[in-house]
Order: sequence, then structure tokens, then C-alpha cells
Amino acid sequence: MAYWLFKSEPDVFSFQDLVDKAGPEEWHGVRNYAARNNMRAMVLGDLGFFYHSVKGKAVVGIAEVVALAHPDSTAHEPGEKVVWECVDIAAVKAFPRPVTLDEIKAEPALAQMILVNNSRLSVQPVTKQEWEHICRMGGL
DNA sequence: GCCAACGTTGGC
DNA sequence: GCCAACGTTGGC
Repeated sequence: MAYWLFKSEPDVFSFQDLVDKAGPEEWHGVRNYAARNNMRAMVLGDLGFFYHSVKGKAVVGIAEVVALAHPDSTAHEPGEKVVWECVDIAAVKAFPRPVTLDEIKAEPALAQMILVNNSRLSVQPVTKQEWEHICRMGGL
């Protein structure tokens, strides 16, 4: 059982979109090896924060891994040798109150988070301590 | 809108 | 194999 963080621009795909989907959503479009490797490491039942980048800049909800890494259906460019992969996720619950990036940065206990130190990695691991800390901050 | 950070590409 | 140049991301 591991914890993760999925980043998305809400204008492109928001947590509400995931809630509305009410089922598996293929987390396609990731074109970064570190992020792909993180998805390969996921197992069914792993949980991940859903973070809104650019607009909102806050952890807004929790999602669950509902399908193991599989080929990204959008990665079929002609001649593309690399097979990108992705997991499927589904919404679990929204935070009663979103935890903003500012709040995370203000927490010494969260200073080691990848979100703080490498904001560009779109799929990140989160430690159990970080997970529980942010859940408390968000009212869960 | 700007720019720093990061990852990738390509010349050498 | 190194590194400069470039494109993209995302915070500010």
C-alpha cells in the first residue's frame, strides 16, 4: 500500500471531472520516464492525492488506483518506439477543504515533499507521514 | 507575462 | 559521453 500524487491542470482535467466520471479514468498523456516508472510501481488499491496545478494549486481530493500500468492508448504515434504506460484511477473523495501549495510550503514537516522540491514531476510518490499530515490539514 | 527548473535533443 | 540549446511546465 503506497501513496502518490497525481497532478493535473483543472482546466484540462479536474478532480470534479474524475468524480463525474464515476469510474475508471485512464491517466494517459504522461511523457516522462520518472512519472511512468512511478505508475509502473503502483498496485491496485494504492491511493493518490489529486493536485490542481496552475489554477488552484491545491490538493483537492483522493483517487484510487483501479488498474495496473498498461500501454497508454494515446501513445501510438507512428514510429514511436517507447511504449508509454499509465494506470487507471477513480475518485475516492474530495477534501472538505483543499490543502493549498502555500499551506504545504508553510509546513516544516512537508518540506521534503517532491511537490515542493520538484514541482514539475507529474506523478510523484508521497510518504505515509506526508499523506497523513495533508489528510489532517484537509479535514479528513 | 515572465522566468527558473527540468528533461530532451543533437552536435561535437 | 559531454554539454549547449531548446521546449515545456508551472510557480510567481
